[in-house]
Amino acid sequence: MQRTHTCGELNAEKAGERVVLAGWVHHSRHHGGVLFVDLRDRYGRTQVTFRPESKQLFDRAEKLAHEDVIKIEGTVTVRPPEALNPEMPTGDIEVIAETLEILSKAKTPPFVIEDEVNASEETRLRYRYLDLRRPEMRDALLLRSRITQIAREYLTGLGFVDIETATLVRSTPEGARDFLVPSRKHKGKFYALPQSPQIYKQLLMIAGFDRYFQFARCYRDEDLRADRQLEFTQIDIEMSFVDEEDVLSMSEGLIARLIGEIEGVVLPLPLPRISFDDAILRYGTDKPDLRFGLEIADISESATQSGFNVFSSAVEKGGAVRAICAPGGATVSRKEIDELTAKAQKLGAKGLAHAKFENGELTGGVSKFFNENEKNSYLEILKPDNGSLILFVADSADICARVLGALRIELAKRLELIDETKWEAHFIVDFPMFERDEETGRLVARHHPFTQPIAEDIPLLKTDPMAVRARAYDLVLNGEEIAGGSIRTHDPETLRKVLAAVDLSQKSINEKFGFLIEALQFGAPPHGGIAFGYDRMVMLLAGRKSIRDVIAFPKTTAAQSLMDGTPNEVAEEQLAELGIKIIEDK
RNA sequence: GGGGUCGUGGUGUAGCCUGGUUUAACACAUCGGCCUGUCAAGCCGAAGAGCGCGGGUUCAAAUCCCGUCGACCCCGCCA
Repeated sequence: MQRTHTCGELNAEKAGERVVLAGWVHHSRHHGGVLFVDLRDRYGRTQVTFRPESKQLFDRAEKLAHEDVIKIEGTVTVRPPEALNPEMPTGDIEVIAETLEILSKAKTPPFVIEDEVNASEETRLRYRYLDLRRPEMRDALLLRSRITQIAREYLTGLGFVDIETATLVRSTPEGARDFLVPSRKHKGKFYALPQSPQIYKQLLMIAGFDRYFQFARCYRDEDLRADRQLEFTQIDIEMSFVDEEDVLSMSEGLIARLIGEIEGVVLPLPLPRISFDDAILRYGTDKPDLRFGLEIADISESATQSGFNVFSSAVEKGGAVRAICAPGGATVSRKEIDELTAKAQKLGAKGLAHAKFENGELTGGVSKFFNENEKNSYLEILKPDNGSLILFVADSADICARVLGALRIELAKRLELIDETKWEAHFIVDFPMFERDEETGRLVARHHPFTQPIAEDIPLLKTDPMAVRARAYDLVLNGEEIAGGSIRTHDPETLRKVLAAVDLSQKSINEKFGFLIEALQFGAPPHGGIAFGYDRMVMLLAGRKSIRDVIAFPKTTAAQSLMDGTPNEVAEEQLAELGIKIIEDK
């Protein structure tokens, strides 16, 4: 080894030892007669001191610049009492340098390697390898590695087998856009990168592996967000001879273990379960953040006789009137209410009604339209505290949910109702099996078509598919969906029925999923599983706002890598070999 | 596909709304000098951008308008 110690491990106990350290020049402080260099590596920082006794050594040390990579040999020395630095783990000592070797000169970096971000994300992404030197970024990746290790230990401890599945797979029409990989040997044909190893893990159950997991890289060619990248990692898990209880208890055990070990917080188990319908009604979303209240209340019934036309007519048309009541919100200004209204309208509401509850009565906003009866009834349902702001949406049930769900989060942020130190996890269960694709009007599987419908709903597949519930579940942590899964259909006939319900002909079923249906006929155990959105989970545990911060080399929201210029054009010969011709945009 | 915020020395920002005394300011980094106990060292000094790119309006554009490119946030999309 070129070094005897890292830059994070020396302390007063090592005083007097001769050591060799190597690392990056973090800072240097020149005092004329004495020169301090903070040497940095991924373990920490150590102060290296150059003294003027050796003129030649000192002269060379003077020329060191930020981020030069050097190796020094020297003696660990306890610092003079007035020079101790209690802020640093190595602050009791310094290494008095005797030799200096410059292993690599560094150009002046485009930004200073400090925790305080003083560069735009654009610049940081352009020089990602420099950004990753920053302790904050380094720690995020170290944490990610630790979480991987804990999850692996947990799962292998429960008898799960780690199996890698193919990443050049068959393209299927369902779901997200596929990334395609052209085949050289079969011109005109393509592999797809997996959106998830879903079918493969089911085949592994049929193969008898019983308990499988994999840290699986998944690829979806869709638009990016703070919590979405083109490629991301799932902890993919599947189990045989299980029902919901087995999968959910394994899952909550994993998340509780992680939060326990990483955050030192005990997550009480079992986790609460909320039905999909209930979540939509009370929180306007299927991934509610329950670190705060602000529950949505349905006041449709009392609004039928409303003196406010907008309310009564919404209910008449088959819609709903719902409200949230924000304690302390009466201080919200006119301008802020206008902003909330704009947000509501962007999400599809025609408007946003409000009122305040002060000194025992509803005042302001639309309250003047309400008759006594409805006022009393609203107060009974909403039970507002003095000084509350009440926001009403009267529209279709869907829009009420979507708008109030968004406003609920917005209000919680504005009124600072979210306790950032809290960890709140729960399951959402009883999902509907299908939903309507709004563009095509087609029925599509909400989770995926391999999900088993609840047994008693199977007869409805033909008659009323929208009423069919699925044996699916999501795990929500602090308002982020971090895992989702289901009990799968292991009976080929039921799978055919589900596929038929999503408008697939027998011919295309055979063509696209024939191999799976065939496999199910060779003795398929009942099975189910779940997949954790690993990047999101790490993001939450690292306290970050974007998964880019926990991925070493992420893409921008325009799906590019600023560092290496991905994606890039390729040579004509490469295309020719693959039988591909580029059609230029007009 | 749509909406929004932003783009000014190497880096981060101010200036832009209300065009012209701005020779484009400040901080960090860089370079030079002083300094033997600092740790975001300090002090003195210097160099460094013509304002993402293209077009337009105007006597005059970093400032106003249009287009375009890029970063970020959101809606759609993400079984």
